[in-house]
Amino acid sequence: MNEQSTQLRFRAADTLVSAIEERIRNGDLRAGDPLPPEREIVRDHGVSRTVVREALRILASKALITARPGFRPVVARLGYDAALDAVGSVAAQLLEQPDGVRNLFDMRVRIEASLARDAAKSATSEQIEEMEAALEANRAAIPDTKLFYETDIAFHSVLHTVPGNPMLPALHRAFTAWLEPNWTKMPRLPERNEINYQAHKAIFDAILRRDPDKAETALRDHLAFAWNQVSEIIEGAHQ
Amino acid sequence: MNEQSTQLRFRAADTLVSAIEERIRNGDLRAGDPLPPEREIVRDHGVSRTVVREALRILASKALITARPGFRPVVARLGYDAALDAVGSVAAQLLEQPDGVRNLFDMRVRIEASLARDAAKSATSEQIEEMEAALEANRAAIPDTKLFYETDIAFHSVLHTVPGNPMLPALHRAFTAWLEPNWTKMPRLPERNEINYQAHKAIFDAILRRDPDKAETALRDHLAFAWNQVSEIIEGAHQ
DNA sequence: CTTCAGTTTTGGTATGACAAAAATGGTTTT
DNA sequence: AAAACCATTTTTGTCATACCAAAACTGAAG
Repeated sequence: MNEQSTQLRFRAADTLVSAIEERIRNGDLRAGDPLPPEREIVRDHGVSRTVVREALRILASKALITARPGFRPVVARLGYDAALDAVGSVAAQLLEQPDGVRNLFDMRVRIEASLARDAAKSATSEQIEEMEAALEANRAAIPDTKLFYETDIAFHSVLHTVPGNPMLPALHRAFTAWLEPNWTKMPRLPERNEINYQAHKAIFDAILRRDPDKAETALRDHLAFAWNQVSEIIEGAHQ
Repeated sequence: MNEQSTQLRFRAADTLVSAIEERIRNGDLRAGDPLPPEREIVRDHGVSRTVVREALRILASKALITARPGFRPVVARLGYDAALDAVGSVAAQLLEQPDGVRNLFDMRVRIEASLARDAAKSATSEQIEEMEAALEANRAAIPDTKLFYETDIAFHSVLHTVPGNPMLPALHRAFTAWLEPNWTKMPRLPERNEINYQAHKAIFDAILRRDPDKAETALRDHLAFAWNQVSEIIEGAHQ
């Protein structure tokens, strides 16, 4: 019963990972199901618990299972948010590279520019109402810096719902989470809030007027302005 | 020396992961360096080897270290490609969700549309020459289906180099890798290659003429056409 | 039916062991 | 002296066993 065929080409944990991945993919284990106890996996696969635990850690960091310490791991309901969460730590490293933040921000601008276009072209009246509400909330929050930040994000997030691609809201959440440390370093005064609100309003107006070019331009200007403010702060991020 | 403070809020492996992440981030461990032997980590952190091994597996699947079986793990040179590699397995799962491929393709269209715009607005003459060369290679490959696929990708990849954001080429490689299984299922005949080449040419011409709108439109048309072909195939992807 | 104490299970960790491969260092050969 | 070779020491991959504490389960009591 003791194989002990150590040190071959593959790691036992990796093959176990594949086995469990397969069981998840073919529906043998469905989202929400708890995995079998570690000792049972040990019996079923003829490996040691060490190997099982390593496999579980790998599956967890792949976001295929969620494993709270002390609890039975469960098959994760794999959504775009969970996926992006799993990437979080890698993203954090990347952002510390030279120009990491700038590059990520550039990606964000590209996405949102296309969203502004889309919104101007094809937002439903319902979506436009949502945007209007978000905009109004944003206006009301001008004096309250913290609240303004939140309504700011909320306004942008409405844009991400327009095309109906669920990746977009998830990506937006991820972007804001990753960029948040840099953003909050920025001094945010009511005057600046006013400027940003006006920018939001300009974007909204262009969308309302169904002018894609104007919408995109307004959004790019808005983000460029924001970037200028943030980039000054980031200069201090050299070791 | 035996702590055995089992079952608290944290997993020892996770805190070890953080500790090593920190040593990597602050430069104590630099890219290419081998990690200390497991036993040394055991001594230094006062944990068991079980914990150390779990931590190493986690770090590996986060792409912070590369760990070939049997060899000492080394600190990974973290680039955008490696990062996206780490996401690969998660992405694969996501693509199996309903509309996963469509959603990812939509993201790609958004990015590339903005790239076509950028290229038309600000591609250097050198970059335009590169595009022209890629286009010519693409034309020459029309009869050779396999080669056409490669030159097709190469043409698009030139677009991704224009803004100078290193995330873009990496993302393009990731996209093509993720979408490749679906793409290659498509029957690719020389006639279709001809159509696609003409589409590439239209994009290039618009860029040459410095017409961002036309460039974006041409690119969107091109990708929409490609999507139509692929989407028929994907219908069969129900269980 | 709910509540709560008692029991069993299970996860988290430690320790010790061993085979096989890798790293090391010295020695011989070219 | 450089290259090839071999013996020794590390080191990794894996297994087995053990223990604690928290979770899950069980059944009696209210």
